[in-house]
Amino acid sequence: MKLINKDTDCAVRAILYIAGNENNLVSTAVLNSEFNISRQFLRKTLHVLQTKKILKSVKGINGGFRLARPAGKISLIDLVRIFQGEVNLNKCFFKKKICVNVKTCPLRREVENIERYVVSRLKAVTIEQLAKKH
Amino acid sequence: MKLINKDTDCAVRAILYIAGNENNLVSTAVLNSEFNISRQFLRKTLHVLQTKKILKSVKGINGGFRLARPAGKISLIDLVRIFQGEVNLNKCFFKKKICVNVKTCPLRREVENIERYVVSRLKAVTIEQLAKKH
DNA sequence: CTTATATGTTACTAATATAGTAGCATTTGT
DNA sequence: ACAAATGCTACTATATTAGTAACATATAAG
Ligand code: FES
Ligand code: FES
Repeated sequence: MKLINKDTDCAVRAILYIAGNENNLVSTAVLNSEFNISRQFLRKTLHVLQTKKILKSVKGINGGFRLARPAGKISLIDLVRIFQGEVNLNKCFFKKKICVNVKTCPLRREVENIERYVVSRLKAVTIEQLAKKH
Repeated sequence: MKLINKDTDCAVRAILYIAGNENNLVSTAVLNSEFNISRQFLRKTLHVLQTKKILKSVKGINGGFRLARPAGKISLIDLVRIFQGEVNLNKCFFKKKICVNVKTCPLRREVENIERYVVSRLKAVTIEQLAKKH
């Protein structure tokens, strides 16, 4: 069971690096030399981040990426939602109607409690904070 | 992102039903008529529960399953571990060495906090408690 | 003792999610 | 014109989860 998949993981680390180089554009080539992630994988991830307006990109030679908004305004929950979808730990309750009677499902309340906690924690952590702890 | 997969879900509901019929053996046929889960799927799930000593089985006509231990001694974490493996929300840290430097991984502490909470919650909830709330 | 009915066991297929790659188009500084 | 960067999309591969099938074995009932 994973909370963070590789897309999200890759995104966090790339964004942290970019946040630490505010004055320069950061290219996938640089990130590739920095982390042990293939260039293609980085490109895929960063491209998504750009379409989701987490990053801004500049094309052409000397191009690269920079943050589209302050590091304090990017939280883990944003990235998890982009790459892994909405946090629905209680997915089983609804998807394909596994449970006949959702209302009587005994697991439901418990799982929803856990879900609320996870989301609140992921919301609370921003890139800015992670950068400080780094 | 799911916390509970269908095996676990099926197990919880079956065990709850079995716990509510302490005096009788419960067969997959009965559970199948009770829940909207195929007989084959139930068999697979219950068989695992039997090998893991959560249930005891009796073969032959009029056979079926009963709890192998008190409902208060079966918690959600047991079932999650059986069907979904150990809770390692921070799996990404180690599996196939995604991170080059685990020690400097900024996500690690946050995810581990969340993981501890989830495990403690899953440990706290027993079948006995779920049965009461039912 | 035969039979119906239950689980034991294993192997298999199908569907879905995640991970990873490839290739061409477009932009831009030199 | 060219090199080097992203834009974009389609594709393959792998792992996980979901679901099915078939045969072996045990047991109570007639
Ligand atoms: S629907 Fe999954 S536990 Fe009820
Ligand atoms: S290894 Fe996954 S966040 Fe560092």
